[in-house]
Amino acid sequence: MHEQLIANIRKRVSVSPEELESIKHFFIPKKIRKRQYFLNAGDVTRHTAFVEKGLLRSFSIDDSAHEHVVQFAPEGWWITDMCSFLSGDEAVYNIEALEDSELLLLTKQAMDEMLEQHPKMERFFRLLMQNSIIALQRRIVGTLSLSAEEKYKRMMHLYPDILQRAPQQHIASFLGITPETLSRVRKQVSIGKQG
Amino acid sequence: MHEQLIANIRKRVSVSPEELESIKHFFIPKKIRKRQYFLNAGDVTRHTAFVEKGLLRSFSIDDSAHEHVVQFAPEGWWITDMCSFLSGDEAVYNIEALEDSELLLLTKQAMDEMLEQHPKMERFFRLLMQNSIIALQRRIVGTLSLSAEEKYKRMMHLYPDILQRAPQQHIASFLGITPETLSRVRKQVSIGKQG
DNA sequence: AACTAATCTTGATCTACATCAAGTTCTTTC
DNA sequence: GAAAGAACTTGATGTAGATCAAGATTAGTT
Repeated sequence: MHEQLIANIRKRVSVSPEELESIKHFFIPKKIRKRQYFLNAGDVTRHTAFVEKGLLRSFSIDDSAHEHVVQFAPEGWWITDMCSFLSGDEAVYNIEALEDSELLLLTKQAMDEMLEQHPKMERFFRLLMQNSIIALQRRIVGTLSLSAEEKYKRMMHLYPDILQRAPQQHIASFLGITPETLSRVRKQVSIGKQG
Repeated sequence: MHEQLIANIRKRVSVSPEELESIKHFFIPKKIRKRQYFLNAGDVTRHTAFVEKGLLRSFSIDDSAHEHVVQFAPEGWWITDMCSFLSGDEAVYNIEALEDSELLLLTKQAMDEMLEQHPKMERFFRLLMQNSIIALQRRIVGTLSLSAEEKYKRMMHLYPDILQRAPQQHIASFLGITPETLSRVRKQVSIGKQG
């Protein structure tokens, strides 16, 4: 149940088997079925989730009732509404399971205790966040500078896996284009490949 | 010379005056004049910069030679090309001073030593990055969901200071619109106010 | 102070993508 | 396994904002 988590931690910091054993116990396993919501915008979440298995998405809904996918979280990724989790604010994002998923949940309190007992984990989370920032900055530039087709092609090589697993409407939303445009772009790209 | 830095650290973690004194010495003060580049895309940077005074911007240049402002950094903010700083990759962003500025530079090595000697700073940087992530996610959603006018108004209340200090072409680029559109939006908004 | 160059404004035109609409295919579910 | 409902495709039309172009301000330099 904790394989992905352990691999995820080991990738960034060196921890002894004993430490890992202790760290594991701060997490609460939870299964969530496809289409179930892990978080509804407006609620306050006490948890941050590590995805052991499955796929989730976080998204906001704007005034025109359009959805905007903020993040996809497949195995090995973390997902929450950070503002709500850290500050107890009302969440602005919804989080939905796109597949039957297995999560490892961390409450704010458990996280603080864990960081207290295992200072190495401060470093772990810092490194994790550094990578997020790099990816988010790139996404902003991509959103501002690429055409619909370029955005799609970029996703093809950055996240080929998610492209296979997530419904196209959500991929379109993640890329900042409509499902119709994505459909046309896909046709275009597939013709370009064979022709 | 370190007032902003000290305030910035104190805001997030509690540190003794002695610790602060030690921490200060990991930073190298540097002045940079308006229009000077702190970093050129393609170079590798050894430094991350804390802005004591002044204003900088980081930006990328796309294939059509358009600039895209990734970040503005006024007093109290940090700026670098993270990927280059952390991994020694070639920088993808340029960093330019928009005003005569005073920076406090941290090399990767100094940062690692500082984190070693002052584990509290791990926490400090983690908290700093959490805030960045929250802001970046919001910016992505804003970029995808708001009209040009809404983007401008949002900036008016999120960063009124930068709106005053940075040239409009760079603000337009930050918002993902052209300078012409920004000019029209500003006219529109100012008419709306009085009329 | 006058010259130069950058920045900002305004108008006319163009275009990538959104929107609307109607059909098709794939998924649930009972 | 048939019916209902999502999700995807395709075409026709609309539009926000880009691009192009030319003038008006503003700022920097000698």
